[in-house]
Parts: sequence; C-alpha cells; structure tokens
Amino acid sequence: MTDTQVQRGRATEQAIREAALSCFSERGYHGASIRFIADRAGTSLSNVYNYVASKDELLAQLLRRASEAQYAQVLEALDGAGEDPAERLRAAVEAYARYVIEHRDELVLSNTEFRYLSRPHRTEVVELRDRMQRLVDDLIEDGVRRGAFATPYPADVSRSLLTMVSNITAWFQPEGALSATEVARRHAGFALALVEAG
Amino acid sequence: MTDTQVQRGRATEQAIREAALSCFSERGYHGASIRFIADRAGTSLSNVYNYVASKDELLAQLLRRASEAQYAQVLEALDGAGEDPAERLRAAVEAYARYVIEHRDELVLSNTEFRYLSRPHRTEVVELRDRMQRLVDDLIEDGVRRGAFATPYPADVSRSLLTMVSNITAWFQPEGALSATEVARRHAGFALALVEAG
Amino acid sequence: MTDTQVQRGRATEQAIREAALSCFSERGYHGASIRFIADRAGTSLSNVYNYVASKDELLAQLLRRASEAQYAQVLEALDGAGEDPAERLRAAVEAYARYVIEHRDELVLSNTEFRYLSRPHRTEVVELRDRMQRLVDDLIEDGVRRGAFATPYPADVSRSLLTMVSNITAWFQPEGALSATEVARRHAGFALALVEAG
Amino acid sequence: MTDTQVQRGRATEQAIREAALSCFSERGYHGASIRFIADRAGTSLSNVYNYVASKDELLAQLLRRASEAQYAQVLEALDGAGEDPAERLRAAVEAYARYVIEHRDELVLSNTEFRYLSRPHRTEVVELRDRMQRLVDDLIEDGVRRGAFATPYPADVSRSLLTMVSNITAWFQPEGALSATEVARRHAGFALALVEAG
DNA sequence: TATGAATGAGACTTCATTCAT
DNA sequence: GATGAATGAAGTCTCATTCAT
Repeated sequence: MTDTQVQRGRATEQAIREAALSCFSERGYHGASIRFIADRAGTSLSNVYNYVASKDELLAQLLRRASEAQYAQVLEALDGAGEDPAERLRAAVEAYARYVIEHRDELVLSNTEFRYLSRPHRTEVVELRDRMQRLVDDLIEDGVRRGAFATPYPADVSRSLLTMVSNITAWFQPEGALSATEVARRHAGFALALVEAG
Repeated sequence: MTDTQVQRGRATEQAIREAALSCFSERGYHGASIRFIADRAGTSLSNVYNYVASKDELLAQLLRRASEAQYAQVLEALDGAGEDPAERLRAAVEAYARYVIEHRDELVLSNTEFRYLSRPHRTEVVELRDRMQRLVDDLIEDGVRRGAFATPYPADVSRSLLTMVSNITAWFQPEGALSATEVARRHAGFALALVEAG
Repeated sequence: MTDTQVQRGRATEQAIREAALSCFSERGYHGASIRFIADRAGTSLSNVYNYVASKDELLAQLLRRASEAQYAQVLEALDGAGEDPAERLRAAVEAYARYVIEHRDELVLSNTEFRYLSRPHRTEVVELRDRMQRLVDDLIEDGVRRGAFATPYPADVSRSLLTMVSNITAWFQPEGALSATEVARRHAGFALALVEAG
Repeated sequence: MTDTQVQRGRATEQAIREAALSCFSERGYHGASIRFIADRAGTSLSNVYNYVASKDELLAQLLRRASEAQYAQVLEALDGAGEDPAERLRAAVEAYARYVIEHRDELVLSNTEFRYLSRPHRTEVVELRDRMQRLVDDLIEDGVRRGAFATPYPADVSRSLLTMVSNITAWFQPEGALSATEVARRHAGFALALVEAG
C-alpha cells in the first residue's frame, strides 16, 4: 500500500515537472499559471503544492536540472574525444547542439525565463552556467595555446559560440529540411571557423 | 487644442513609450504592470489609456518601431559601403552591433518578449524581422556568388550571425572592458570568419 | 458671430440629448458611457459637460421630458374626444399607444431605466407618472360612475392598461405585419374589454 | 472531497445565486458588482469565481432557471385544470400571477435585465420564453376554436396578457391592500375579459 | 497522497468627471 | 463653445497560495 502510494507520488511529481517545463516554455514564467500546469499534469491545483514549495522554486529546480544536464552532456562527449583541440571543440559543440535540439523546452527556459528567478536562485543558476562557459573557454584557450586555433579573441568567440548554439531553439524545426545531426555538424564547423582553426 | 496642450500630450506619450520599453525589458511583458509603467512615466495609470489602446498594442508598437529602426540603421550603413562583399558585410554587422548595444532595451524586447504578441501583431512583426534576415542573406549570397565568401551554408551562417549579434545584449556591459566600437569590430571579424571570407 | 455660436450650441445640445436617448435605450443607463454618447452626438467627451451637469441629471431630464410629452399627447387627444366615456377611453389609449410606438427609445427609458435615477429625481419623475396614471383612473372611474363601464376594479384595470400599452415597445416591430394604427386600435379594443364597456 | 466540504460548497453556491438574484433585481445587471454580490452572499469576491464562470454566465443561469420554473409552474396548474377553455385560461393566469408575485426578483430580471445577456445566451433564453408564449397562444386559440372565446386577435391578446401579468412586479406591494390571491384572481378575470369569454 | 474551498493581492481596463486652454 | 489631458474610483477577472479534510 505505502509502496503504491510512493510510486504514484513519483509519477505525479514527474508529471508536474514535465508539465511545468512545457508550460513555462510555451507561455513564459508569468504567463503560465500553476493551475494551468496542474491541469496539464493531470492533477489538482492544490496537489502541486505537495511537490513544489513555490512557483519560483519550481522554475529554479527546472533551471538547475537543465544546466546540470547540459554540462554533463558536453562533459561526456569530451570524455571520448581524444587530444586534438579541434576534435575536442567539434565534439563539444556537436554534443551541445544535439542537446539543445532534443531539449527544446529546457533551452527556451534557460534562454528566456532565467531572468525571472528570484535573487538567491539566480546566483545559483548563474554559477552553473558559468561552469559551462568556462568549459568552452578552456577548450578554446587550450587550442590557442597549442597553436591549433588562431583567434585573437578566445573569450569573445567562446561566448558568441554558446549563444549561437543555445539559440538554435529559436528557429529549428524538427520537421524542417535540416536534421538535428546536420545542424549539429554545421555548427561545429562554424565553431572551427570562429576559432580560426588551422 | 492649444499648442501647449498638444506638446504636453506628445511628451506624455513619449514618456509612456520609453517607460514601457525599459519596464518590459527589465521585468518582461507579463512582469511589468501598466501601473508600473505609468509610475515610471510619471503619469497616472488611467492616463496611459489615453495614449495606448491596450498592453498588447503597446508591446506591438514598440516591437514594430524597433524592427524598423534596426533595419533602417543597417540599410544606411550599407549605403556608403562600396561594392566589396566583405566590406559590405563588415559594415552591416558593425552597424547592427552598434545598434544592438546602443538600444539594449529594444533588443531585449525583440529577443525575448516578441512571443507574447497576440497573433495578428505577431505575424506583422515577423514580416519585419524576415526583411532584415533577407537583407543579410542577400549580402552573404552575393559574396558567395562573387567568390568572395567560401561558406557552403550561406543561409545557416546568416541566421547564426544575426542571432549572435542580437544576443550581445545578453552580456554586454557598458562599463565593461570592451567598448561598443571594439565589440562591433570583433563581431564583424566573426562574421567574416563564418562566411569564410578571403 | 454670437448668433452663430448660440445656434451651434443649440444643435449640439439637441444632438447630445438624442444620442443619450438612443444610447440609454440600447445599452441601458449603466451600459452607456458618456464617451459613447459623445461619440454618437459627434462631439467631444468633455463638451458634453458644457450641456449636462451629470449623467444622472441627463437621465432625469430625458425622463422628465418624456413623461411630460406622453401626458400632453394624451391630453390633446382627449381635447377633441367628446363626452362619451368609451370614446374618451378609446381616444386616450389610441393616442398613448401611438406615442409609445413613435417614441420607442423614450418608452424603453421610462419602462426600464427609470430605476437608476437618484432619489431626488426619482420622486419627481414618479409624480409625473402618477399624473398620467390618475388621468386614466379618472377616465375609467368616470365611465363606471356613468354606467358605461362595468368593471368592479377600475384602479387595477387602469394600472394594467397602462402597463400593457407601455410595453408595446417590447415587441413592436416597425417593419412587422401590424401597422402602428392597427396596434393602437386593437389596444383600444382591449381597453374597452377590460373595463367591460357596455 | 469530504462530505462536509461538498456540503459547504453547495451552500456557498446557493448563497451566491440568491445574492446575485436579489442584487441584479435591485440595482440592475450593470449596477450590481460582483463584489457586492459576494458581500451579500457572505463570501469573498474571488471565491465567486469558483462557482461562476463570468458575470454574464451568472445572469444567463439565473434567467434560464427562472424561465424554466415559470413554465413548469403554469404547466402544473394546467395539469389539474379540466377541459373547459375558460377554466384552463383562468388556471394558467392565476398560476403565473402567483409565481410572479412570489418570485419578484426573478421577474424583475426576466423583464428588465434580459437584454444584457450576451448574444449566445440571449437566443437560448428567448427560446424558453417563446415556449411560454406559445403555451398561452395555444390556450387562447383553442378557446376560440371551440367557440368559448370571441376575440378576433388571439395572438395580440396572448402577448398583452403575459406582459400585463409579468409586470405585476412593477407595482405589487406585499404589504399592500391586495393579497397575492386576490391579485391573481383579478388578473384571471382580466384575461377572460380580453379573450371575450362567453 | 490528494482535493475542494477559500482568500488577498493585483492584473487590465473603463468610467464619470474636472481643468487649462 | 469646444477640446485634449488628466485622474481616482471602481469593475471584472486571475493568481499564487493556504487550509481542512
């Protein structure tokens, strides 16, 4: 009995999180009411508060998870990427681009709703983002140090690169002419062009 | 009726528009109440409605104007830019980057609040944006045709380029280490790298 | 010059009154804003207040005038109606019915918006109405006294009669099958039936 | 969820409906604010919206219910009224008159606030009213066919009759000289006079 | 775990009215 | 006589959140 209840609870929690993600993505943080989220999650308005402390906290959780997952994805890709700076950058960009495409709602959140976080949560999420930015910074600086990349502005390139890839969400159409793989590949190419790879 | 009156009205209208721009930019469309805007404009809540039909209409006007001004700026830059494709692209990107930096609030709106437009206004603004995108598309295709640019993906580069520059708003600090001019210059460089100039 | 102005003023006043009448009739007292009335009158919102002290006062004026005109119409009809009670009643009912039909908006106001008058104006208009009611009361009582009408309930008949005729507005269609004259005639017949004339 | 809760909800709903009925009747649809209704119902403004979709919908519900109840009342009276046309008409009129007197607020609404219904609700309520009008039409036409009533204008009489009885609300005083029963009886008499019964 | 009832704050918008010109 | 600018009050409705069960 307790077991069943626990299971059910887990399912509800999951449903709420997914509903929140898609609702926030579709209508924005302020535009999506808790009632709307509850409806989409298939539960009652008040039950949401058994799983979530507040709307603000809900957004924070989603953003935290998203940031961590993005980071993990890129890290994993780098794991099997060898030593060559160009190969490593390519691997990182492709992995990130694929993640962006496959987790559209998450990235819409990261890109646009992040600003509605209350102060304490905001600094926390900023740190997570910075970690990702530093990862790419390091990749590029490393390539420059080794003479593989010629760009005189590694930091600017790094920032522009992440921006560019994050914003694939803004135009990518799953049913469009370009496949996710192809889009990822092309952006890796753009990355190498930007760093002025050998 | 009188001149003074009309003048006062114009001033109020201007104040409201400016207040709305900054409020929407700071707190988002849904996060900025009309009362808040009125306060910042130094007028009463109800007086706002003597100048604006609705909140939605207000956002639409701001976005329309912004899109048009951006386009005009780039067009003007191209006017004195000569024939060389690389020069033309550089001129366009620098002009746009400068505009982005100098009209931060406008671009935050264009980048993030655009989605809250009601259907009819949205299509209208989309058209204006497309015009800008096509302008850059043409610039790049022209360079490719003339053999000045080598990129195999002119359309993708064009899109990524605009995204990248628009998003300067997301990180640029007026008091930071980089001047607007320098940022614009570097982005022009990125553009040329992306199109694989020379 | 002054003359022209005065004339113009008169025209504006008339336009406002007519607009108010039709607006109140269409949308009700609370449903018709002064701005709406001004628009229909072809003048500015604030100019209305050069002719009207307040919305309440405006309604009061319209109702006062309407009550007086109705009374006058019936009185005039009785003037040339001879001595016979049945003839007199017929004349009164026909005259009133015709007035009702020809001044639809006025009667909608009298029937339904009268209740929104503020206290002092209300009692005033009530007195005017009572005068009309008493006129019909007298007509019927006179007929009873002279043995022309047999109804045992002259007061109730009188009240029901006026109600019935006033409410022609609720269903009469100018383009309908029945002409105003015919409707008036039939209602006169109903009146004679109700008083159980000879 | 619990029984007590549900019961409480039902009570609140009932209180809101009753409050709305009396408020609309007293001050008119536009004159009665939802806050006023909530106060009278002894609940909060916002809680009203847990039971009512909108003010318009609230009015529609009240009018729908009222129309149905009126019809049912008359139908029931006819049920035990025998075959004689005059008896049937008398029964119908008395039943309706009593209903009108006993449900003053409902009839004020039906008579005067009906016009503020939004289009879709209006047609619905119009249909319900028409049903009642046809019932009386049939009663009178039947009497005419059987030679019990002599009126040459059955349709007009029918309409005038309903108008007359509905408008008892406009003057009847519960504490006045006439009892409800007496008023009903007299109106039945007027009905027979109008149809020129035997 | 889950829900229906409830609420105070606040959103957008409209209104009657006044005032300076 | 006429008008545009301005405002405070109020209206309908939504929201995040709490509580009792």
